[in-house]
Amino acid sequence: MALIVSWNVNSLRVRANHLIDLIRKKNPDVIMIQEIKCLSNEIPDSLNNLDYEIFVNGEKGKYGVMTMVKKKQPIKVIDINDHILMQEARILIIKVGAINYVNIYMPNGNPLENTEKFNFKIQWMERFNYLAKKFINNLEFTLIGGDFNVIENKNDAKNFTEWKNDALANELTIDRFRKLISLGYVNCVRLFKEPGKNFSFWDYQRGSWERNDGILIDHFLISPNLTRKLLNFEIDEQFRSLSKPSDHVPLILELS
DNA sequence: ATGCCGGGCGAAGCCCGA
Repeated sequence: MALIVSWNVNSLRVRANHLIDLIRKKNPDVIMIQEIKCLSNEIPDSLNNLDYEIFVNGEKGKYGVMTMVKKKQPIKVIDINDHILMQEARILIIKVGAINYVNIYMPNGNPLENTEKFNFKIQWMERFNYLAKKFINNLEFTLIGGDFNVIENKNDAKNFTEWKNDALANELTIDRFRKLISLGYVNCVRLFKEPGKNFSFWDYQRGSWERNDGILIDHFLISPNLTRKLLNFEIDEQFRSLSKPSDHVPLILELS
């Protein structure tokens, strides 16, 4: 059995202790972290001293993804030859055994009036779909985890109408996400959670957490050939009630 | 409420997030 975590921590250095708590509690095999906001040489020592190989696509101060893999497993870093996908530190693909672990932090794209930012988001999603299609075509075992920055439907927000004019719920954003799904990927939350009941992000402002005014924007997608291995999917909401929490909470996936 | 928090950078105020 394998346990996989995905989590946008909103600064790895600030959230290192929370991440270590999660590791001790769950003992995951693979951990995909987004928004680390630092470079590889700035990873806290407390994380380097654990029994994990650490891979980083980092940037000074913003974005950044990190994947931790339990040691003593065959590991390969997959090259991404795409200047749009690699323009900012938002993607990292590690092959562990036969499975591609695709760690992504999709662009936010706001504000919509800033066409450059929103166009970059859409372009990024299109380039990613091209890559994701290749994995499907090659019949590769693929698990995509991360912050997709899309509110796919009205059940993915407590108050969907409040997001109508946001890049996350824009029709182009939703369309590109659905194109990704239509390649054949299974969105794990849809198999395990009742629509409208679970979120993965609550804003720091306006008491969003206390009012449960959340959105579901973090996901685990798996290729069709992995679905028979799918055992469980959880969203660990309790991490949002800790002191100095991330605004996202961890997703936890179990494969046989 | 068109960033009210929170974080990074760098040392004040701007960028970024969703």
